[in-house]
Amino acid sequence: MTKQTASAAPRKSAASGRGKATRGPAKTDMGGIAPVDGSGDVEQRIYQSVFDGVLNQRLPPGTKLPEPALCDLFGVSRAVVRKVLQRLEHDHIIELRPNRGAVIAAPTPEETRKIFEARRALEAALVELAVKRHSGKDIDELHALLRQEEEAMSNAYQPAWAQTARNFHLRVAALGGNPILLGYLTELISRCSLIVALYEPAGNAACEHEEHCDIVDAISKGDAARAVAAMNAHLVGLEDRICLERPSSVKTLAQMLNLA
Amino acid sequence: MTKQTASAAPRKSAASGRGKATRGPAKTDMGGIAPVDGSGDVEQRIYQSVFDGVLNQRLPPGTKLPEPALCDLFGVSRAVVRKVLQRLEHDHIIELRPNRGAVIAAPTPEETRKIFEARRALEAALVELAVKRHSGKDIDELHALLRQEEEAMSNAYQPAWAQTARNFHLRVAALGGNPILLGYLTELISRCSLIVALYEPAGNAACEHEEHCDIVDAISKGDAARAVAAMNAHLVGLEDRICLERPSSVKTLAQMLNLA
DNA sequence: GATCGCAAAATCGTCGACGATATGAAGATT
DNA sequence: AATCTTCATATCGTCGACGATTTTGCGATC
Repeated sequence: MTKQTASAAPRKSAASGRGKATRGPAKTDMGGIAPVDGSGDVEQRIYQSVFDGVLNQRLPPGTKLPEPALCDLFGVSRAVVRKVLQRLEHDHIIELRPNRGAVIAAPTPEETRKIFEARRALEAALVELAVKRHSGKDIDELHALLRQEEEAMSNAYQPAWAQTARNFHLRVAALGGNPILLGYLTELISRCSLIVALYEPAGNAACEHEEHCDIVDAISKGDAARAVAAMNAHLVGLEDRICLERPSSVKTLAQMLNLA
Repeated sequence: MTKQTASAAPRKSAASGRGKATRGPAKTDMGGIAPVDGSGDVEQRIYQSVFDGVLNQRLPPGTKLPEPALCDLFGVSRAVVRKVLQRLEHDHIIELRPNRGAVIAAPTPEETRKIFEARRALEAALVELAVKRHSGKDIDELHALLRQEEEAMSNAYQPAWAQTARNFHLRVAALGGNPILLGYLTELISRCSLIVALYEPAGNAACEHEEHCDIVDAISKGDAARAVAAMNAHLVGLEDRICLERPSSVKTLAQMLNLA
């Protein structure tokens, strides 16, 4: 339950002003926002709530996120809500249309292909660095993550499994030792998760897990070429599974209705 | 009241409220801000002014950018200034310390190495895509850019030359046909330019130009391996030149004084 | 003379309010 | 009856103001 927002350090604020926390309940739609726990700073809470709502498909693309509603939900002024929305827009989780409000982003198939292409390029570069720089302890930690995956697989609760899969990729990328590339990849993985949540999970967890094991094996043996190939094959497989499952389902129709 | 609403792309705003544009002059330091031309929307103007100030070394790292001063300079409220500052922070041009204001970013040597490493990874991937996807017309345009470089080289005005060099890299990257990777690279090239401006230009324009020509030649011949190698060699050379020229000069001392 | 503590100034974070724009509905017209 | 116009509502963009935090200048003390 750590913060997965790529920026680790400088995201603080001061919480001054008189705190009028409680207001009336939300009057609009968007019943998919869960204000989660009241701990931590508010900005991160809002961001995480929207993010989780998208991942759990409670906030389908095109859903409007009016500023007053978020203000009422979280008991803050529009200034802070607006700041969070700007950050969500930068991370391509929402789209901010001038004078027309924020909506959950709806990646087109074209965008999806570009996102996966970019992700392949980044993960290939990072796994190559990982092969060069990993230590024995790192491999042990990766094996621990793989065991976590098996455990989450038996649960069959998709969001939990997706979380462990994300963790695996991010951990492998972290071995590359380049925070900048890691940050970009974090962003891309978030967008991919959003897309996966969009086009239905389907849960090919078993075969994904196998491919993860292949990648770790190649890394541990220092075989850079095989590691890169395994990662590429894994990502291509993931993209193919997604695109073929739902080329243009009812959800896409709903998107068009909302966007018209 | 037809306020000019020449909406070009996503970065628009509405310019409402009564416009009290003129105030007193700046009272603080930062004499390096040039409000540039009064055309276009204000946000982009502020962003570009700070960016240009950094590239031209009028705003050395550690320079404070107080919000009230920017408000007076550009005749806008703190809300819009604050928005721009958030964007500048995201692009790693400034650092936003909570409750302590914004300062020009000061990349450490370690960060610099990571930035160049990331840039090599991205440009290698993009040039490989460019080899696959370029057309004959693209090569002609690249040759036109190379001619522009020669012209700028004779001028010996560093910022102009750096601009053409940036254009060249961005154009090559654009041939890759992936807007996401292109966006990341744009960010990295900005940070590199900032670093180059920091550690002194020195102007090895001639040998950079030669390397650019090599890259175009490899692309035009469809030799992916050589194109990637040429790009890598070019970037390694650029980094080496920078790091060796100024390992730790007076500027770094001034940074430490400002940061202490 | 240097150091510590206190007060004043500067600056930042947040808030509510006002005008402007887009959205949606009701009414008039063809 | 369908369409266009007009108006009311919802929502956004910007602004000035207030409280909180940090920084700084000054004076008392050792």
